[in-house]
Amino acid sequence: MYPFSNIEKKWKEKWLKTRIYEPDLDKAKKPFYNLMMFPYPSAEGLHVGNAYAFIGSDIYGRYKRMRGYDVFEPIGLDGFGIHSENYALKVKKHPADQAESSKERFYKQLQEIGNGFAWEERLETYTPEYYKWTQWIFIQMWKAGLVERRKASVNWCPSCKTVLADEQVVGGRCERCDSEVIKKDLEQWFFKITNYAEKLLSNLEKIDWSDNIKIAQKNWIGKSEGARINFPIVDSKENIEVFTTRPDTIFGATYMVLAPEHPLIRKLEEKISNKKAVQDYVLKTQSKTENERIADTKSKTGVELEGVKAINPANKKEIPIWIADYVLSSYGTGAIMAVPGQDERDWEFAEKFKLPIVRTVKPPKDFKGDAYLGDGPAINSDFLDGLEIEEAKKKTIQWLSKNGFGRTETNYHLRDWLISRQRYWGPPIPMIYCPACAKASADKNNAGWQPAPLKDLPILLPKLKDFRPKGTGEAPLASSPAFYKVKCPKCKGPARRETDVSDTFLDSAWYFYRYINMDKKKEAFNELRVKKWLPVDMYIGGAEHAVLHLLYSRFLAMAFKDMGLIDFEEPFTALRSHGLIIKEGAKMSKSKGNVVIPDKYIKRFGSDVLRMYLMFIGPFQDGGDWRDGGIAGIERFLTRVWNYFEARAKFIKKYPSATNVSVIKEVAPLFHQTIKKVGDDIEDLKYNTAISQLMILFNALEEPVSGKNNARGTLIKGFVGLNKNQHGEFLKLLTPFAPFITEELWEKLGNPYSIHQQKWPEYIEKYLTGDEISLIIQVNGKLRGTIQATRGISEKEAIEIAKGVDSVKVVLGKKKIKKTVFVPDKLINFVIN
RNA sequence: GGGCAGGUGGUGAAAUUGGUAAACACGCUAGGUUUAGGACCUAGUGCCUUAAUCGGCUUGGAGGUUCGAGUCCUCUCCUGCCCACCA
Repeated sequence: MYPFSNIEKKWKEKWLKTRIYEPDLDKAKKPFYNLMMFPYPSAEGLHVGNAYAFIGSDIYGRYKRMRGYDVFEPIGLDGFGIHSENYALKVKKHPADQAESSKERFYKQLQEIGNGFAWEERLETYTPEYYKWTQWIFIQMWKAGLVERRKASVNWCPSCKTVLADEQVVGGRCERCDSEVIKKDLEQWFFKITNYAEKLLSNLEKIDWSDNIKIAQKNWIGKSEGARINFPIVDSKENIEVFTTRPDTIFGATYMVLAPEHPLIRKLEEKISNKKAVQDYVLKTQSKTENERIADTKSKTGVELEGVKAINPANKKEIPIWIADYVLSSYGTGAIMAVPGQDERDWEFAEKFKLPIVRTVKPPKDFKGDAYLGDGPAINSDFLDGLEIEEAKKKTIQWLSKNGFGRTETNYHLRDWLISRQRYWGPPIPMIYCPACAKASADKNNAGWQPAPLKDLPILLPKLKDFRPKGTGEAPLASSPAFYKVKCPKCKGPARRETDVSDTFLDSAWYFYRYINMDKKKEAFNELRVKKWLPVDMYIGGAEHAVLHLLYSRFLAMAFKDMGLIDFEEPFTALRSHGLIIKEGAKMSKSKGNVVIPDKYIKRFGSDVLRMYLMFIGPFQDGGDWRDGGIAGIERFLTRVWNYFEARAKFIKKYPSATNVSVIKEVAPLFHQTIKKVGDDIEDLKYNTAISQLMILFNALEEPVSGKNNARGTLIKGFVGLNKNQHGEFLKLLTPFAPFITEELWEKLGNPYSIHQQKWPEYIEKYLTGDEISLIIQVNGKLRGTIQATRGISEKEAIEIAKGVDSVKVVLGKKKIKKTVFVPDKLINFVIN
């Protein structure tokens, strides 16, 4: 064990004092924005999962700094939002007070892990200086026409007592508290992210992101191309509009289905003869949670709207209209043409309710299933008969548009971002509602609403005593007249301030613009700074944000670009997701009580050991399994490094003239290979193999002088292998991983402060390979021996030597060699019988 | 049901364009050493067989391509994560 505790304390202080991690934001020559997803400050503090992500990101940043970049690596807290508020509720503290103590704890822990943070630019999203600009952004979005207030069927979490965005409902449950989410019809604020659906999708091809994240976004955006088709209703002016990706199957549409929430149901009320049954069904589905609906997937339910019929425009047949909850009001038009022959769900429904089934695609002879989804020629389809699906689609759409029944349409799974929350701990939405102006307005949506005047920002969040969610659909701020009673900015009449707050994900969708502008009090972000530093060069974070934070940030950037605020569309040039740290095979969770807190490990082993252990577990992008036992290996390694270099430093002091030991042959290639491999591996975030390579090099050079050791922990090591410079180079290669111990040893060797500002070692191509190679000898592809040879040995020579090797001779015997495969400097393979 | 990762020793894991499978560590075994510790040093450690060598087998399973397959192809089984009645 080496005296890590003194060392780490000493350098932490010196780094802060000498500001080596604070680039000049205005004058930096080679800016490199190295960003990591900032944490939600929960009260338990940082756990190893957070530490893992931050350390992995920091290693990359430290490497880039040594590569000559002005690396900016900021940190902050995403402290607004339901997560922090729920915790405050649990411990019965005011969120503002809780935020203060969480902040203290988090920053303290974050200082411990040895990252090169630019502390001077840290930010917390809940400070008025920050959310002033979050509100400002809301208003800019409003002005750009990207904000809408409208009534919709939305996700409601009964436990958090607020609405949630689609992205925050995970498996029908609230992302924060895991309660089952229900649907409610409420008037809410939306950001129109769907305006950018196509760009969000197509830009994915332009950015250097982890594939898993790109694919997740692609699936979430969920583009599907098809047609919108009108089905007229008999004796009515109304139509049923449907969206389908299979217009070619229209001749098989034997009935229609509306979602229970579909507005047509009310419009057709007069004609419906079984009104009571219909009403009952609608009520029943509304009381179901999302999960109950999903659980019922296998048993379809529904009611026919008796007394009304639709007309299939293709064959003019009258077909029944049903309502069923397997059709979702939120996708497409909330209505479908049911084609049981080609859709499994429709098949099931048709079977259950004895509805006619017509196949319109001919299944193969051996097909045994129900609905047939595969390819094949059209049948029972009049003018489409015989056509393959793609052709039939085209022709159908042509026919539909010619006759005024439909057109092509593209649909997206992506919904608008529901941004309002009926909670307390967030930035008040800076909008004002004036009833008088509403009356005068002709708009359907947004009537009477206007933004708060910019000079009033920030709209301060008052420190309410009772901040609990009310559950009435109103936010806690609605019980504070002092807050909501305002004058209309337009007509000066009595008006009401919005009392909902905005979603936490709005706070985090733009924080990286603010880090580089913390000194700018009069603007959210400064044009020149943004030009210099953005987009972010490398962003590292968890994959769980694939469709949340990362999608919202991209959306905001696109909106900013269109507003002329910035000149790029994609905020993160490169993005990598890191893996998850699990504990002995299981996911860490509070309920299992297996959450690993880094503090005690730092105390016992130092943060260099913790850093390296975490990175050594496995590939950074895969995560790994935390086992206490594994730390020992790293602890031993760093202790040996310490002993070796300390002895080395003493030796230099004693024999100053003996410092230029020449490079020993065997180590030279290994040394240069290590420089190459460590650099390449860091670029690829394969920290585990970079570390193992450093161990290999160190093991090779840590040879005792006399060949004998004195049997004690502190061996007098020989200094073979590396010359004076190369000793320092080894420390440089190690320093991104273990910044403290290397800084100390660097100093001990008599080098100038700081190792973190040194140039990364360069390898020399010609030294990468040694002269000696080992040539593999195979017989029929099986290893039968190896020989040492000089690089570049000829085939002829190699064959000769190989044939002479005993173990090869035995196998070859007197058999005839049919063929010889020779791979230069690698292997020779004799093929016999 | 769909998508994405994966499946290699007792454990975490390595393995360029197909070319010595198991690097680097942990653990274990034996020996050494000591100021008896949460230590250190040396040697060994995939499996079977053997006193040891020799030999044989081995990357979830079954086939295939190839001089040669963990790596490529086909089928199949299993695990994890994400999405999910998306028309």
